[in-house]
This record gives sequence, structure tokens and C-alpha cells, in this order.
Amino acid sequence: MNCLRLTQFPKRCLSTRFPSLDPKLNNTKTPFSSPNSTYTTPNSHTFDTPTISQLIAKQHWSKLKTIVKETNPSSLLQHLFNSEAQPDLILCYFKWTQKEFGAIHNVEQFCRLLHLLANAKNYNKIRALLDSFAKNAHYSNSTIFHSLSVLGSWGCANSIIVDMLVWAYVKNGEMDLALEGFDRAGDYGFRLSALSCNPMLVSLVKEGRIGVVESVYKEMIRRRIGVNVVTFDVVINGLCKVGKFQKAGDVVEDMKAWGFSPSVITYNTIIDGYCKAGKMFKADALLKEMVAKRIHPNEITFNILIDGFCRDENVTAAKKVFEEMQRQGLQPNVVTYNSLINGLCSNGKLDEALGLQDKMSGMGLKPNVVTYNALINGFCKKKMLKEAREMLDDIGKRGLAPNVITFNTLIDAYGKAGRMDDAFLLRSMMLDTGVCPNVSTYNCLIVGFCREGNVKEARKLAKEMEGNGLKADLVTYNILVDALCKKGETRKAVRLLDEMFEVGLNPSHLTYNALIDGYFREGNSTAALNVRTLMEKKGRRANIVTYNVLIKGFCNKGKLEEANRLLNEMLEKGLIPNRTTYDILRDEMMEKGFIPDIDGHLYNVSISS
DNA sequence: CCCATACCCT
Repeated sequence: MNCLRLTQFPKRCLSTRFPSLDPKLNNTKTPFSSPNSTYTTPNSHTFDTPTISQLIAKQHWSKLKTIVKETNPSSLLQHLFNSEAQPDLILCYFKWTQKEFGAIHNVEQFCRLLHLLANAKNYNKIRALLDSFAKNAHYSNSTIFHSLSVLGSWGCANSIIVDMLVWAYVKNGEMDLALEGFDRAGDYGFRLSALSCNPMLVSLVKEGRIGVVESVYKEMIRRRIGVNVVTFDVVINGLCKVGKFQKAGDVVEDMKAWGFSPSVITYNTIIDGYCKAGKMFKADALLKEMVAKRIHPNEITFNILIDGFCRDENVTAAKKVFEEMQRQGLQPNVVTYNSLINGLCSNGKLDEALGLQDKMSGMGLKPNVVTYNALINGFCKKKMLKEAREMLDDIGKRGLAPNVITFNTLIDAYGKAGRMDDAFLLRSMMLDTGVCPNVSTYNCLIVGFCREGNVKEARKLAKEMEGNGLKADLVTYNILVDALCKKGETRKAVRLLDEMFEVGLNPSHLTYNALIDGYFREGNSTAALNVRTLMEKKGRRANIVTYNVLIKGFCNKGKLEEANRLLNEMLEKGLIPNRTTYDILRDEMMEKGFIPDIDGHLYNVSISS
């Protein structure tokens, strides 16, 4: 394996600054030495270099075409290399042959061109070339890295090229290629920069691949890649998004150790994480901490808190935060109003939300499509489908465009009302409007069919969706698994579970809970318990719903001792029984004289909704 | 360059 390490990175380059990946900021000068010319023209054809250069420079493509026809595009390219033509001209010719002949040159030639451009400090051209390359990566990373290392180990050209290559992959959504490039850069000793690594981390967070984020981050530190505040903030964000607050705290310590202080952005990131995790108490504590440290909360901080309190169904607190931010001299923006409007709508206070919409207009803030979507959702929740539908037309009248969420909201509402025909009419409308259905659109329709008990049609839709290039997601599977289990076809649901593992989806509580419930309904408590074992094996701890399903299952089977044992188990694990737990136990146990067995627990636990 | 809002599964 060590044979891959052909290039030892020169020490003097360790401090070399990387040219910016932003084409507008290309100002860093880096010294390069010339790569050795080791190529020879592969055939004996002779070229008149000055003439050819002229033809390229003047873009006389038709004449050039006749010359190329006598040989082949790659030979002429090789000749240009050997005659040390201008890098720009070679690039020009290279692109032309790609366009004209669809010519794919050797990976060595490609890399040699990159090297020439790097020596000429023509970073914009390298970026552009790699960007178009990333759209259709016809060379593997392994051949590129190999060719680059063979070409020359002087200067930092390879590091810069590879940095830009990784950046190009990220920009084009080719995350696996980017990650492979990241790994190989380590193997070859090419030094990447935060300019490619930070965007890579951002994309990984967006894709929810937080485990990968963690390992890339650790590796960046290990390789001494020039990390900056953004690096830390992005990693903290990723960890908070999946509730790994302990680890996020560790990264905060890392950033301090590297001489960076947590900023308002860092605090906002963590506060938002706590808000989304339903831990408003923690969010509040952090707010106090940042104020104590004289880090001033900004409008984003307040927006985060408003949204958090609304999710916590505490609109009163949200409104207080809204007042407070104005007292602090911060102007609520569209997001502020939208968050509050959405909070009011989701908590059944539609009238107040509509009033706030007027108020924001009065403040000179234009409602945007998010505002309307929140209001449409509010109407839908109140079963006011007519008004919701009318608001869709309003969006257009306001010069705004409804988006996929607008349609999804309405489609789901029609589905919930049992009006699948109208739901499909809206789908046609969205297609006509040029709004592309996404997985959620299909999920709304699929769950609509499932409500009617029409799992066949639901599965047909799922197939159609895959035919349209959309992959079923966790929600899709959960809908289908649940529907099949409720239909008494748990075996089929289990097949879907297997499929989830095959496609790399991590089943959620909902998935397992539905299956456990399904097996109990079929009277197969052994299989139900096996599912529970499986879920724990896969790292999913039983939650309250899991226990409720298990307890209900055993109650229905008359195995009350077993149900009682599970109740105790859930209490031991610190899970607080909810209303459903209580209902199950009251119905099934109390009347059968089992009160003494559970009395001590049942009446001492707080019953949460 | 990094942090905030709207839809689908109980």
C-alpha cells in the first residue's frame, strides 16, 4: 500500500496559502517549478506548431479540424504539450476537442494540463475545468492522483489541484467522489484546505451524514488542515442536528484549544439544536450564558427562540421573545413573522396569525411563500380547505410562485379529507405550473391511499415514484410498513424492513413499533419480541410508544404479568408513561384486579399528554 | 464561506 505514497510533501509548502476557491478572489501567488517533460509524440506525424497555435488563438476551428482529421485529437494535444505551447491555448484546444469530438484524452494529459495551468497560476481556469470535469467524472480519482504524483512532486501544484478537485466534486453534489478524494489526498500527502473541506462538511451536514462529518473533522485536525471558525461551527451544527450535544460541546472545547472563541453563530447553532430537540430549558440556559459573556444575541437568535417556543406549543413565550427582541432594538424580519405566524397556525390560532400577517405588511415586510404556506397549513388544520385552496391562488396574484411545499400541504389536506381525486388534481396542477413533485408529495398521496386501506394503490404509487427517479425515503417506508401491519400483512411489512436495510435506510421507532404492533395483532407475540430484539440490536432503544405497543399486546393476550413487567422496565429506564399507557392499563388491568401489582407505580408517575 | 421559517410517518 505504501507504494501509493510516491510523493513526499515538501516541508516548505506547509505554510503555503491556498488560492481562494472563489473565482473573484484569486489573488494568491504561489511559486511553481516546471514539471518535467517526459512525453513524446506517439506517432511520427509532424505539426507546424506556430500555425496550429495561430489557428487555436484565432479560433479557426474548421481549418484545425482538417488537421486533426489527419491524425487524432490526442496526438495533436500531445504535440502541443511537447512544443511548450501556451497553457491557455492548450486548454482552449482541449475544450474544443471535447466539444467537437467528444474526445476524452488520457488522464495523464488532463493532469498535465492542470499542472501547466497551476504553474501559470491560472486558478480560475483550473476551477472551471475541474468543475466541468466533476459534472461527468470520466477519470477515477485513483488515476488522477496517480498521474498527478507522477507528473511532479515540486511545489504545491498537486495540493492546489486536488483541493480544487474536491471542491468541484462538492459543488456538483458528488459527495462520495469528494470523500474519496479527501482520503486519497491524505494517502498521497497532498494538503487540502478549509476552502474545500468546509463546503464538504456543509454538504455532509445537509445530507445528514453526521458520522462522516465526525470522521472528516477528526482527520482534518490530524492532518493539520488549516481549520477555521467555520469548520468548528459547521461540525457543531451537524452534531446538534442529530442531538449529539455532548460531542458538540467537545468540539466547542476543540475550537477554544485552537484559539477560536465561540461566536454568536456558534451559540445560535447550539441553541437551535436544543430548540429542535425540544429542550427549551437548555436553550434558555445557553442564551443566558451568551449574554453573560457579552455575546449579543442577534435577530437570528431571537428567531430561533421564537420558533423553538412555538414548537414547544408555548406561543405565549414566543410572543414574549418577540417583544423582547424589539426592546433590544432589533427589527423583526420576515423570518421572525413567519415563525410566529406558523406557530400560531400550528397551535390553532389562525385568526391571530392572519392578524399578524396584516401587521407585518403594515411594517413594510412583504409576506413570502413561506408565510402563505404557514397560513395554508393553518386553514388546513382547521379543515377550511376552501380557504386554503383560495390562498393558493392568492400567492400567484401577489406575484409569488407556489412551491412544492404549498402543493404538498394542500395535497395532504385533501388526502386527510378523503378527497383523493382533488389531491391528484392538485398534482396535475403542480406539474402544469412547473413545480416538481418530490418524495413528500408522493408520501402525501401514498398515505392518502393507505388511509382508505388501499395499500395496493399506495405501493403502485411508490413504484411510479421510483420510476420518476425519486427514492423512497424513511417516511415512505414507515407509511407502507404501518399500513401493511394494520392490514394484517406483517410478513410483507417485514420484507419492506429488509429492503430498508438493503438501501441503507435506518428504520426509526415508527418502523419497529408498527411491526411489533402488527405481530401482536396477529397473535404472534414471539415474533413481536424478536422485532424488539432486532431494534435494540440496531441501536434503537425502545421508546414510550414501543412500550405502549408491547404492553397493549400482552394485555390483549391476557398476559398481564408480562405487561406489568414491561411497565416496570420502562419506569426503570426513566421513561414516563403517557396518556396512552394509562388508558391501556386502566382498561386491561384495573378491572382484573391487578391494581395492587402496579399501584405503587401507576399512581405515582406523572401522566404527560 | 458557518446559524433562523413552511409539507409527508404516531
